[in-house]
Amino acid sequence: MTDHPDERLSRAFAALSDPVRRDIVARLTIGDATVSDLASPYDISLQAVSKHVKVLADAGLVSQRKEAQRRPVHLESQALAAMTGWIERHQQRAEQRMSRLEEVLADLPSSDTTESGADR
Amino acid sequence: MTDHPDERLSRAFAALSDPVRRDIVARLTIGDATVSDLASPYDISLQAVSKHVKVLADAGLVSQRKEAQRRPVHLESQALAAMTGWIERHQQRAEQRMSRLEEVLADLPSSDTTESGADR
DNA sequence: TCCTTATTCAACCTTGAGGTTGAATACGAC
DNA sequence: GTCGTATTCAACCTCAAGGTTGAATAAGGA
Repeated sequence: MTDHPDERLSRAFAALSDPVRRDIVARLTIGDATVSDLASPYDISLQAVSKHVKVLADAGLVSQRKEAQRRPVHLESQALAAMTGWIERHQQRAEQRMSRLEEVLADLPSSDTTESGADR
Repeated sequence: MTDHPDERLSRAFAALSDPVRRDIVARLTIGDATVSDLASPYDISLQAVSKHVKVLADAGLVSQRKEAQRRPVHLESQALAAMTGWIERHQQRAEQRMSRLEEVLADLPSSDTTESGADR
């Protein structure tokens, strides 16, 4: 499924943008669960939940092994790590920049402190 | 805009599920930028980029101040923190559980190690 | 005042996401 | 083999997402 790294990230974020899927992920932190297990709390059809699981699987966030007719779903926590990786890299960059900026501003002879398209 | 915390998270994840918007976020870690600045690298229309910025803003990931006719966009890095917060909480939970499980398995008289809907 | 620049609003098109229902499939139990 | 259980496949519906173009708005500059 075209595991272009960028697309994988896109799918991972998209996967967690749905509250039901976030809920499923939360549920899976307690332990593996079958599709029917996962479906029971919701008012939606089993097929809908099956689709949700597929979305999570395509994003690499969960895996499914087969066990008789059941397909227990397992949370792949290292995929979550990849997401925090991306976010934290950028967050850090932004914050480093801000602190550098504050340093500079502190040394300034207090004129007008408007900063915008100043760079570029 | 109904700042229900769950919806906010949903919007934040949805926002970062688009590669163009992730790109914009990356660009903003370097410094604030106007909509036209942000649009220049892309082949899509200015209006499309304006929409992307709006999506990011509705998710709380960026803010826009007004400055003459310009609307410089600023990255709100603490919103990124909220996302990592959610992910890391669940990641941690899953990993703690796994390590507890390994402990238990280590103490076991090595029978079949199939684990599934065992809980519940 | 009139023009130019920067951005947004509005209407529209196309595609994909999330839901439904009704088969099809896969496997264990009898 | 046949039945029941667990899950997926397929076709379909509806609505929102991301894109387009063409006006409208806002504010500085001549």
